[in-house]
Amino acid sequence: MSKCEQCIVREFSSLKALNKDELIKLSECKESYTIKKGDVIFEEGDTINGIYCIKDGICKMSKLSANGKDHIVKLITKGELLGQRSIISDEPVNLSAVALEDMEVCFIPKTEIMGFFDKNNQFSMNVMKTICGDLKEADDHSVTMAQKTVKERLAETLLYLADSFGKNEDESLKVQLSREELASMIGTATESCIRLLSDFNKLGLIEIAGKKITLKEIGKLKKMAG
Amino acid sequence: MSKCEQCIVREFSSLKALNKDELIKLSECKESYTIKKGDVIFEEGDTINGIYCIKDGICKMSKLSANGKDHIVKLITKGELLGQRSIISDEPVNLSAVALEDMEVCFIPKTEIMGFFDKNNQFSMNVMKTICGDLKEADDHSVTMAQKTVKERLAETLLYLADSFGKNEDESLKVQLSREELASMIGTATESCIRLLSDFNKLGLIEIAGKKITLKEIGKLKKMAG
DNA sequence: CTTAAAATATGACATTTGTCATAATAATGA
DNA sequence: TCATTATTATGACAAATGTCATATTTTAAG
Repeated sequence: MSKCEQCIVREFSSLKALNKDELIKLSECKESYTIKKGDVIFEEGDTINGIYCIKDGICKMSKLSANGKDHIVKLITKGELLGQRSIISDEPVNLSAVALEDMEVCFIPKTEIMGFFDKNNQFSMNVMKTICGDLKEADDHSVTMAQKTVKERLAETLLYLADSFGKNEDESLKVQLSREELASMIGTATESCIRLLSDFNKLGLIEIAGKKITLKEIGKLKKMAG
Repeated sequence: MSKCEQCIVREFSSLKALNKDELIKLSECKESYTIKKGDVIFEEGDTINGIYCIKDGICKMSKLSANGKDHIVKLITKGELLGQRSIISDEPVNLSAVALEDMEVCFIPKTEIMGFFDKNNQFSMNVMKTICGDLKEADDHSVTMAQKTVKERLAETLLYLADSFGKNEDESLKVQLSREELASMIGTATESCIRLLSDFNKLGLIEIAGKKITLKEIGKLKKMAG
């Protein structure tokens, strides 16, 4: 059983407010998991009994829309917590979480989290701030979806992927999404997404090599994203 | 100075967790305002030093998108609190609030709110739940914007207006939005919105009399909303 | 009441985006 | 390796949506 004290998640998440005793208790009750690429962590509508700490890897958070298509609402990566909203609202999760690459996660039971809320005000405050940040992002995201064209949304999304998840040694984007997944992030048909990527490529804004995408003209992409 | 104890906002908001002493203190430090239709409560980017309790009226929460158009993210009405996110995140507000009709609001200073967070766990928990609810709604909203057609979004929005803000004696929607405002809620051009309303009218789904809109076929509208 | 301004409505057309078909390429497993 | 399947790519066309022009109606101001 690994200790929570040096865990990367603690450093970057609301859990940084926990004191030594709380961390020891946490180490004892948490469970570590390895999740393979493509595995489902939980699905929209599931009742979860705790939260997941992402130690490593990236997963997509998606929601089935009325027309049967999956829409990727956001991506979550190491250092973040999963399932907080569901636990606090005492409701099933409203998004599905699926691993985009192999992941290391820990599961913390709900009872433990609720105990922290009761006894550690700073922890509560941290969680609140995190969720407020998520809310702001979500509102901004709505506006983007409602007002921008598909082309603008694609440019914006590529920049987001580079900013938030970084690049490989060869400068290509670290997160590798299928064209279908990328389309489902920007809310368009897969074919439209492919066509626009191809256009961007011809314009020299990006470089495509199979699933590898490299951003070549950040400035122009930013201008294009509006 | 009116008492907070019997106020409608207390009944429906996070403030219901406050005890008698806290309410008395609140009554003493809050300020009441009347806001006229069209008045700005605060604007995107403003720093606010407290939260607003909506005692009566409706306001729109909007955000300027990159193309210069205003996008209405949501509507807020009596019983709700305004500005919580900004206060908790300790950031400027990210949405503008403008009255759609005459309003009665109270302003509670930030220091007071922060005190409640420190001393009243139930209050913190209530606020957290509210924000979690907002977050879920915002995520759902993104999916709607990204995946649904303008027609579906219009139908959905009309139903939302009826559900959330009710009807007048003559069955018409209580919230009266201009076509431009309605368009900016569903994320489309004003002309497109007008055309679709006109189509819905011809199909007998709704009835239009100037700004008054009456939903005639709820079932069909629901089917249309997807 | 009259007039100017704003809001609503509609037509014509351009542009964007989606859909279906099909081809080319890459990934996978026997 | 080869065959099978999934993914990516592209063309052709249809449908949805935006834009601009202009008419009509409503609202507000004098």
